[in-house]
Amino acid sequence: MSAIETPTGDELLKVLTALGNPHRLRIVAALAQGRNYVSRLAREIGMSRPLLHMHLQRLEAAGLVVGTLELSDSGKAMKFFEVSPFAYALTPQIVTEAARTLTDQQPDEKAPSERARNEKESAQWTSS
Amino acid sequence: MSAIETPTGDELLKVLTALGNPHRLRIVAALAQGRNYVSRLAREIGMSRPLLHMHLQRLEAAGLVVGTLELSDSGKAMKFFEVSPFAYALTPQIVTEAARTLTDQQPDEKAPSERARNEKESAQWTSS
DNA sequence: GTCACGTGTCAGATTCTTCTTACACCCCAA
DNA sequence: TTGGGGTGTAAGAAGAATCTGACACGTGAC
Repeated sequence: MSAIETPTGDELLKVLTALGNPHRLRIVAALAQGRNYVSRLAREIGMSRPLLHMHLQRLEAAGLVVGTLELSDSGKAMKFFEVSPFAYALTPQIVTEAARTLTDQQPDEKAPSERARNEKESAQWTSS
Repeated sequence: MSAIETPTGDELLKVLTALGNPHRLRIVAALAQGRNYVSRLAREIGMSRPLLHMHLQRLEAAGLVVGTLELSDSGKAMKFFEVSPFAYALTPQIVTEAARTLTDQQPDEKAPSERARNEKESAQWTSS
């Protein structure tokens, strides 16, 4: 078995810092229950909208959630977010692998090839 | 299969913040190659000893490394560190599970029952 | 004694993250 | 035109994390 490619050091680091925050864990958890738009989600989890906006940015930059700006039937622009089906494993080996490709400077943009990979990975991760 | 219990929210959060740092990723990677004592490790990865000390504290608090103070044959007290065989999975489901048990306040000490669990988990994680 | 090498810790500077507040824009309905 | 609800973002305060430099202690070898 095992078809999960080991992530890039920078990629893994971004995921870890993105998930290493109680608010963002809750946000991911909330979005895992179903897509939602920013203002509503902010009300539901009791957080100021600009703050939630910032956290969502971080999560999206790490490839953990995806946002799409949609026009509601009543003409309002609403930004919906949903979790992308990510799957990462954390073991000493994988950390060792990843640390090899760590570029001490922080990358600005994320390669847009990431989502496709996540889709494939998530299949075998239907954990109990 | 699957015997990996879902971690506590606080536990997972501690692991994520501990690993969410380039230096600490490298430290874990270095220790995965073999145990080492603080001063030597500091020289090898080019980091000031007090700083390394701090990072090791964080990693140990998260249960990712274990340190033991040993007396060398020449009488010097040396603190050896090694990685504990941790194994965590990161998926939306697991995050959702964990977020349920998040106690917004940060816990001070870690339950000492953690190591035993890690030992058992790591068996099935011989990845790639 | 002095030096080399190990341990630990503290104070303070610096930098990063987080959070609030306030602003600007858009569209529809009353 | 005013109000409600959506969007985004920027400035600055507050707090947390990071890092350096200096100190203190212990032991064995010269």
